[in-house]
This record gives sequence, C-alpha cells and structure tokens, in this order.
Amino acid sequence: MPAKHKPAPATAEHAPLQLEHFLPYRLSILSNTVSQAIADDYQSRFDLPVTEWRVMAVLGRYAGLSAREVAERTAMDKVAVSRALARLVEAGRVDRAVHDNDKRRSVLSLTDAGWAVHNEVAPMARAREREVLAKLDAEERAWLTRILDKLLANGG
Amino acid sequence: MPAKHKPAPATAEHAPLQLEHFLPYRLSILSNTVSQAIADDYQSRFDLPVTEWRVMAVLGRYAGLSAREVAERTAMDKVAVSRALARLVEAGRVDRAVHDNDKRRSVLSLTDAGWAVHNEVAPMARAREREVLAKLDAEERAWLTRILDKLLANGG
DNA sequence: GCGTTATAGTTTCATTTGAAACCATTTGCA
DNA sequence: TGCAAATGGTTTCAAATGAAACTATAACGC
Repeated sequence: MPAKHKPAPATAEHAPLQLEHFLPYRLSILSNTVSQAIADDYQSRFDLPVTEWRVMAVLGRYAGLSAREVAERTAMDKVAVSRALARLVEAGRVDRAVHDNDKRRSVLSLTDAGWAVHNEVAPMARAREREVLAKLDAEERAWLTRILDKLLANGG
Repeated sequence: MPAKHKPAPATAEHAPLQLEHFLPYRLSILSNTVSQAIADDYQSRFDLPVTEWRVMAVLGRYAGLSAREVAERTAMDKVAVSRALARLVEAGRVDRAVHDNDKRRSVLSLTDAGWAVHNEVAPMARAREREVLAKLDAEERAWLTRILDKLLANGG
C-alpha cells in the first residue's frame, strides 16, 4: 500500500493545529461574537451598519476631523469611510463642510439628528461591554487591560 | 442661536465612546492584525484563502468530518464551507467521499497534497502565535489563557 | 510662476460574502 | 407504507468589500 501521510506526533512543529487552543482563532471567535452582539442591538433598529456606527462614534468624540483622520481612528480604509460618510450625510446624521485652507479636506461633525442616534447607541454599546466584562473578576479585568495594552502596543 | 447638542460629561452613560479604550474595538483590532499577519505568510504563496486554511486545519486534526461538522469546528457558516471545499477538492487538497449510511453527508479528509500544504502552513501559524505571545511574560500568558477560557465559555 | 509630485476623497470594477431558495436524502410518525 | 418535516449541502442573487484608476486641490522644486 502507498505511503500515507499522517499527523505527526502531537508535539511536532507541523502537527495539526488544535484550533480550540490556538490564540488567533480564539481571539477571532471572541471578537466576532462581541461585535456581532453589539451590532444586533442597533443595526436594524437604526438602519446603521457597523462601519457607519464606527464613524459616528469617532465623530462624537472628535468633531471636525477629516475623512482621512476618521479612517485612521477607526482603522477602516478610506474607501469604506467614504462610503459610510456618503450614507451618513445623505441620512442627515453627519454634516460635511469644506476646510477653509484646504479645499480637498472635509470637516466632519455629527448633526443634531446624528447626536440623537449617537446618544442612544453609545449606551447600548457600553452595556454590552459591561456584560462581557462581568464574566471576569476585578483582578482578571485588570490583567486583561494590561495584556491588551501590551499586545496592541506599536501596531498589533 | 439654536440649541447645540454636545457631548455630555465624560462620565455620562451616553458620552462618546473612547474607541481606544473600548474592549470590543480593541479586540477587533488585535484579532484582525494577528490573523492578517498569519494569512500574509501563506495566502499568496499557496493560493490559499483564510477560509480554506481553516478548513484544512480542522481536517488535519479530525479526518472524516462532514461539511456541517467542519462548519461547527471552524465557526464558519455552511455556505462558506461549501465554497471552500469546492475549491479544495478541485485543487486536489481535500478528498470528498459519500457517507456509507447517509448519502447526503460528505466524508472529508486531506489528500497527500493537502497534507503537504498543511505541514508547511501549520508551523508558520504556530510561529506567528509565538511571536504574539512573546510580547507577554509567563504570568501574563497564563492570565490570558484563563481570561479567554472564561470569556469564550458557553458561546462567546 | 510653472510643471511635477503628493494628498484628500470618490468612482469603477471585480471579488467576496451572506441570506434565502433550492435539491436530495433521511427521519419521524400517522 | 407513505407523507410531512428536518437535515446536508449547493446554487442563486443581492449587498459588502477592496484594489486600482480617477478627479481635484495643494505642496514642492526650480
């Protein structure tokens, strides 16, 4: 019979990955689950996709940003930001002006209607975050913060 | 002048989110960064999208699964699995047979060619995981495992 | 000033993705 | 048995996404 490839011994470098213990996989599951739970709260209710909410969130915090700056802050790419902004402006949730000294730049901010949405969605997002953190005790929460700070330092 | 909506005091429940301190956002950035780094290693080199690698990874570990079982293990939806399998079978990396007692079911496993790819990619994935974990000390790594176990318990 | 290069943002086009409809087979049960 | 409901898997269609090309303005070098 022909030679069969088989999983090598479990300790070998090329042994099959145990996804259930593989950090990148576990992070991906956790991240998707949490983000989806939040999105489910507002998505259909406000006709607001995740990308648009992210843009609104940073504009809530930093009024007057340009589209490029929004892209930086949200870690979205500029095409995605451009599309989200088009819809948000159309929906009257974001105001777009032209920069005084640079006509290429937008100067973006939430409208009153945008703030109204923001002020409903933000607490929902916070509540979900609290739900997740409630699964941990105080010591674990402190370590989690510290660990994420380290892992996210200097770009991922 | 018209009443202006403004960010409420920073402690208020509806205050703007600070994305940089918001857990779901931080998890998303970290997860995407890590997954992307791994994918960059093999994606173009083996013409192997992430979805297909995930399928190969579980088949490396559990030969004989059905498509539905692969979907469960990978946390992908069945359409994505179906498409990944179509390509993997076409590429000769996965073997698909029909289950003896249930003609609806596939019985899936890696081919020799599939194992060859697997045995190159798995070490690369492991190496990237090690790189990430190297940013932490032993104590932090232990806490991270414990925290993820808790957060992922009973579905996210 | 004037041509070149860089930057902000949008549009186009091709690919990816997901939901729902679909087909085949099996299971549950009258 | 035989028929309705459930299950495994694929296909179809519409929406989301990303890369590259494009427009407009600004900055740079001479």
